[in-house]
Amino acid sequence: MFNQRTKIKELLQKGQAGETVTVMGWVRTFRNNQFIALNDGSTNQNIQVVASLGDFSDDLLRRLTTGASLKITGELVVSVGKGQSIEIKAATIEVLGDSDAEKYPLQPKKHSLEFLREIAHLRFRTNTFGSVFRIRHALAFAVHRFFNERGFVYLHTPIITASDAEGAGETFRVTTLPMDGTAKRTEAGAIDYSEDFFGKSTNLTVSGQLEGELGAMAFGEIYTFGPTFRAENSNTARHLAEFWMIEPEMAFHDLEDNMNLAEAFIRYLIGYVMEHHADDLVFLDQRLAEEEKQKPQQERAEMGLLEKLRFVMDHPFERITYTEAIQILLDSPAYKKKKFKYDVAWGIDMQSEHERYLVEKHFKRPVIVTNYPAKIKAFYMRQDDGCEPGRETVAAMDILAPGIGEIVGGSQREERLSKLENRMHTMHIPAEEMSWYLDTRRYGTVPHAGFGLGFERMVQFVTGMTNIRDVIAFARTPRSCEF
RNA sequence: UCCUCCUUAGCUCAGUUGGUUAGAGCAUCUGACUGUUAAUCAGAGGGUCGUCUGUUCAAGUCAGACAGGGGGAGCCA
Repeated sequence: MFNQRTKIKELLQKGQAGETVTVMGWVRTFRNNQFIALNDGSTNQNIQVVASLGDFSDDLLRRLTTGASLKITGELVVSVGKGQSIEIKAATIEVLGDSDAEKYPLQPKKHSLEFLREIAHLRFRTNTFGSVFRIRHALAFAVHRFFNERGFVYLHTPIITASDAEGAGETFRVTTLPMDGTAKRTEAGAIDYSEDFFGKSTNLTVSGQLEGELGAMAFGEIYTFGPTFRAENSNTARHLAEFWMIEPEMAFHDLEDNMNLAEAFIRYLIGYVMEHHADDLVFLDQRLAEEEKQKPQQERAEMGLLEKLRFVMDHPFERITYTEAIQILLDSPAYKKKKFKYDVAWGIDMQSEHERYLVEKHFKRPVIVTNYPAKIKAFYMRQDDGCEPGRETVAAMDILAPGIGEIVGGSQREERLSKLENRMHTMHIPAEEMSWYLDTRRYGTVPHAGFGLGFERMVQFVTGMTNIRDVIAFARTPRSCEF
């Protein structure tokens, strides 16, 4: 009966001296041949188990090594020592699994995040990754709660798709055709995908948005939350080849409704974690503060983690148009002193140095930039009416967060069939393959909007982890697919 | 993909103008101690210096290629 165990988190919150309890977990340290710091993953806090001198054999005590798993039964008592209020006086100790201390890679000492990345299968057992992944879980749960409270339908859009129409990036091909060059060819010499599993060329999804729109045209409000794949050769601390994305899509919403929802959503997620995982946030706040101390003064973040999260909770995001953003950059001391590597002019796709300037230097808070030039945005974004010729814009919005960059990208969608078809034509999007998408505009089209939020970037923002590989359990990046 | 830095013990790092037997802290092991908090004290074991090629009487040290990693950029979420 393993289920008789009490979780350590519960024990530390509600445990009363005098109770007999059973705990199970992994040894973090074993001090002085008497004191076991036991952790079961329910919290970063360990329970101290006292193996009183003489109560246990030397053979058993020798097996209480870092990383070993134990089942312990004993009485909860008020601690004589200073570090904890209660502890367990062990009556029985059973070693469930030994751990050779000479080989076990996690030592009772500080490890670098780079080293822990190499042993990602064991890093959950550290305080940092314990906190990060409990918070990741809480954020995922809060995503569903937020949308469920608002009547959104969770739509599972496909992982394997045939369309690459969005042009969101390079795709991973899905095929069962032989890779040895014997696949049948068409007369033109191209690989004949009619012979493939699905009878056509298919790939892993880069976005569930288009399918999401189909759902919104019936349920009103839907959201997707699933894995997304990009075969981009991106080697940065902000990109993964496999990541999770949340994409709500709402009928009867315009750009402003969209922004309001996105902002409320982000605040809700942060609030949920602050309420339910305060202890993990405090730990990560201290961890980040330690890390910041190692950096030169100039590179240090202006706010600590908790300070930043509280600030975001208390202050509305800044909202500016793309045109205003460009003007701010042109007027900035940085521009006048030629500090930017890339030039600024209306029509450019803003570089990360420009976005960082707006967010981290000028406004010092999250910024929503709207109404981008049509030329640099996707075909499905709604064309703004009454634009000056040559300055056509679309109802797009990006939310830029300090330290992360773009955390949300969204838009009001083009619901007018002829305008959408014209745009697809000029952008060379094959309308005939997208007939199913255009049907939503043919039959009962409505103004609608939606956005995508990169889940890992949100986890980064809330945990303060600077490398995206440290907020997903097993990162997939170019030339790296371990575990 | 580009720029840049790095790769020496299980981990984090020193290693002088190229020169004999490559060091430290932590971890591990052994012993001591026994209310400890990443315990403490004493001792011990542990390294083909990322790989290959070259320069040289001599390479951890110099050069090149490759591999892996960090930071930045591009692309983006």
